Amino acid sequence: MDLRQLRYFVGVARERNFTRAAEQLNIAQPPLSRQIQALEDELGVALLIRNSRPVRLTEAGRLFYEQALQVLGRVEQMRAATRRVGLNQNSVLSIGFVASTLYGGLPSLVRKLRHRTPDIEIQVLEMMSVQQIPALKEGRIDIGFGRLHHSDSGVVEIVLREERLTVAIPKDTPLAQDSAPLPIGALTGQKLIVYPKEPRPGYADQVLNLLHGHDVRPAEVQEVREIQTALGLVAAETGLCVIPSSARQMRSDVHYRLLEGERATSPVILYHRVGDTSPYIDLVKEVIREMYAENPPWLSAEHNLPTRPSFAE
Amino acid sequence: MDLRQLRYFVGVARERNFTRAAEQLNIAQPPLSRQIQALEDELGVALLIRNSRPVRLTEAGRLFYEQALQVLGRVEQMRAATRRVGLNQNSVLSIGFVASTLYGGLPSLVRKLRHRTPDIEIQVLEMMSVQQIPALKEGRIDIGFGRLHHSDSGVVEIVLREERLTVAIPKDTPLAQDSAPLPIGALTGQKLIVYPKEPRPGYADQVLNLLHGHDVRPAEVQEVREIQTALGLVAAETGLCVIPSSARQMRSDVHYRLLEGERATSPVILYHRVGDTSPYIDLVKEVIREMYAENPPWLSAEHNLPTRPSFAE
DNA sequence: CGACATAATACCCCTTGAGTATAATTGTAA
DNA sequence: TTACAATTATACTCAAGGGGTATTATGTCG
Repeated sequence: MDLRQLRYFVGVARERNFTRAAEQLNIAQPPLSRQIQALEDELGVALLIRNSRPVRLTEAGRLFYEQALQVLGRVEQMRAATRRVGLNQNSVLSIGFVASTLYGGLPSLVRKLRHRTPDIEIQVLEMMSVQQIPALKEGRIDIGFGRLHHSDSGVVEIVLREERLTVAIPKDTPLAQDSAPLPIGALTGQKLIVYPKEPRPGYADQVLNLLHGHDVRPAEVQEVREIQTALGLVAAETGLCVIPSSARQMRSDVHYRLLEGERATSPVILYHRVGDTSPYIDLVKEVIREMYAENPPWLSAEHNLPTRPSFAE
Repeated sequence: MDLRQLRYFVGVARERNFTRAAEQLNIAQPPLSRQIQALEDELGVALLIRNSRPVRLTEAGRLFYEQALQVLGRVEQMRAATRRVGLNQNSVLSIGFVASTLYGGLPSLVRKLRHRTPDIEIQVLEMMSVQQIPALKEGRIDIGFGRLHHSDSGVVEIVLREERLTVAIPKDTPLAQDSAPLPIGALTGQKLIVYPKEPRPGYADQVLNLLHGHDVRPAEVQEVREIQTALGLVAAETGLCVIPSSARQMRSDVHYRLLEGERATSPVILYHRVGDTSPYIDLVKEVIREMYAENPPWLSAEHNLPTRPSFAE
């Protein structure tokens, strides 16, 4: 498959007519027909219904059309962004983040950064905490927002906040009768669902370690790939799940209770390379400091321990 | 630009070595060098620093590398999804939505649909309300979630809920002293920011019409492209902005007050083609009915009029 | 500085995309 | 139903360009 084939197919799908599409694409009609055939051959799927005038799209073709439009748009953006960066010699700030920070301050941070530094290109990449460390060292990202402590001497970590943990409980079960914080001990003998299954060690192990440290043994532990699935299983009464408090808003058909206990928190951590002299690292810290001073909703005392980033004193 | 060039570049960027990359790509080293040169020529930007061993990426190259990875991944997904749909003869449910529904029930709806119908492919496309009507008629989408009433006889509309409107007010201004609902009349003589600038008519006109209907004349109206910008300007004390209540959570550094008044609401509307016999239309309604019965947080009485979708009685 | 690793260049081949002419198919109107 | 207009597929040819081999140029490290 080839971008040319995508462009050709989009032309035909839009015009619903090979001849006119060929004119717009500045080629003759036969090569256009052949390219579309080649595309269909490669996919092993018919995209167009030709024994009909005007030509119609199959279900697969309809799907392929919308996606092709998106891919072509993406390629255009990529070309433009690369030109901008290359020609103006301005630089790129690449930020890795774990999904859960999307429910906290990340979107707002990125918006503020873009606003404050129109001269640099900001790129955000979703990746798990453990993947962020090698990504930083290889230069694939410059800043990371994750949830795991690490021990790599090449990467600095700064704990931004300690978010309290919450237990998701199926409605209409005994534990869901109360809304008060739940002692960790109450999880003994319960079925537990943890995520993510990969990569390990990850947030799942943080939770399991916390329980182990309190001598709590769940009856059964089921691992799933992502939080959505985990909460789905909770709703289906398959078990309980421990989540960062900010993830409460993801589902409303389960019951939530804060987890009560010494270290029943999950940190949000900023990573960057040691000795990274880029002024943007400081800018990021500066903006974070401002944001924390505004006391945003995701920093509510109810769902966070009263700590502040070390640089925000 | 060509997918092959992207694959080649990704190979080189990953290996940081032309020779090894060429081996992995199953071609000889010289053609690889040439393709990368062609790519750089077309972009007019150097992606690699060659007078260094191992080869390093330029800033532009670093950006291009991450984006190329994403594009290639996207293409792979597209190929797989198209094959699935084409070979299994199963169909595609294509859903258009306005951005604001992302803060309501849309993510949950899509998740539930995917779960309930693993046999169909669900595609979601962000598009403005007015674009959804032609998209429905052309078959580009099957279901739309928008905020505007329309008068096209080929498209059915079902009002799902009437969301109350909220005024975003700069902090530390007189109107921000109180948190009680604000009468529409209070907007007289205020500077107003509306969005989106395009396409018209749109949500901006809904707001302006509402004010006009109450004989309220703002001092000045500034149009911006999207809500993020609008709220940014509010925070910068440029004026006030009327938003659907669910959008409150987007920014915490402005003050919010509900708008009080007869028709101070914005509907969330489900569109579909008249006479669409697909069973999935009914399934969507069924799932929506269930979701509304669960009383999710975005349906709180505070931010919605006490209406229910006509099919959910 | 010299040996080695590695990228660029020169040159050739042949795959493959594009053009022209024409056949086949579909839709429509008499 | 048939004939015609519109439109897509096929056959054949040409040539651009992607890829291979041999060789040169450049950078790295002992």
